[in-house]
Amino acid sequence: MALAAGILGDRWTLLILREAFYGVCRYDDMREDLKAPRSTLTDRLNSLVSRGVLEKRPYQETGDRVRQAYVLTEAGRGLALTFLALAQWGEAHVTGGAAPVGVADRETGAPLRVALVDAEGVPVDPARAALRLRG
Amino acid sequence: MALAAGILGDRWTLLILREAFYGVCRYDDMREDLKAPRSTLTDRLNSLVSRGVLEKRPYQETGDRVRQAYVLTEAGRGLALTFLALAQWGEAHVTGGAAPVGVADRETGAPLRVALVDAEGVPVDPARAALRLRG
DNA sequence: AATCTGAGTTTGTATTTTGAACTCAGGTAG
DNA sequence: CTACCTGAGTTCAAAATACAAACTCAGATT
Repeated sequence: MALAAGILGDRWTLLILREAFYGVCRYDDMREDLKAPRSTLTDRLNSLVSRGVLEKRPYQETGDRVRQAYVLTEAGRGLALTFLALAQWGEAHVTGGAAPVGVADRETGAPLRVALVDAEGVPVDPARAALRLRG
Repeated sequence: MALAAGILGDRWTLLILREAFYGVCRYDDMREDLKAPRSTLTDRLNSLVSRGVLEKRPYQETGDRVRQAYVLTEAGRGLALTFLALAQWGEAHVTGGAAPVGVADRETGAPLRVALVDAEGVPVDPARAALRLRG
């Protein structure tokens, strides 16, 4: 987990990934949303690409030259649960008057939440969880 | 969620909280585990306390003076799901040869995992999730 | 030929981080 | 009483990072 912390433990990185989850994938769009300095944004994007969380994908809008889009890789999409859990926590405990967001099924609109479950999918109280070495 | 990112978006903060979840609560123990510089550790601990994620609690070992322990508050314990999701991701996608850890029920030892569930607790594919404004 | 745009790079300054040394309070040994 | 030890910090100068603003570059538009 220290490795994961090394990847995500950065102010901008978390925000960049949030953008990516929202579907923003262009440099200048991110820069405008986040108001991040260009050099820092470039640096963080490169580092996420080199870590395999984002990938650069060429795209072309008609009548324009080829550009690069930054999109989540399979590994990057795997962070969705972590982000949803974080968003859920933020909403429950930070409540800085920010827009209250919730997680919902994108098709049915049914409310969803992140939970700890056992092998059969039955929810379990998080207080019961412990990290275990496996072997 | 930007607020949450502001709290957690820091290399040391994530590691400090991991220590807290492991039950380490003394300044010098954290310092030794993390090899963090003293001034940085002091700064991050204070900031976590002021944000209500940790609290300072006085404790006394017999034949010694009173000292402060840093323990998770209710809000801090609420981050458990986020951390478990992150650990699960790290194990699945970072796999840097680090110790493979899993989440298990601390009493029964049964393996657990973090999952997205609907209102009835039925697991749902994370790809179906979308952040929604509520109101 | 001049201008615009997205996506960077460069650069010089401001802010943070770091490690090493110092402090302080209370406990223990001689 | 004096000297020394320990946990938990402060202080401080040096090194690393982040920042804003200006510059670059390639292809599209006027």
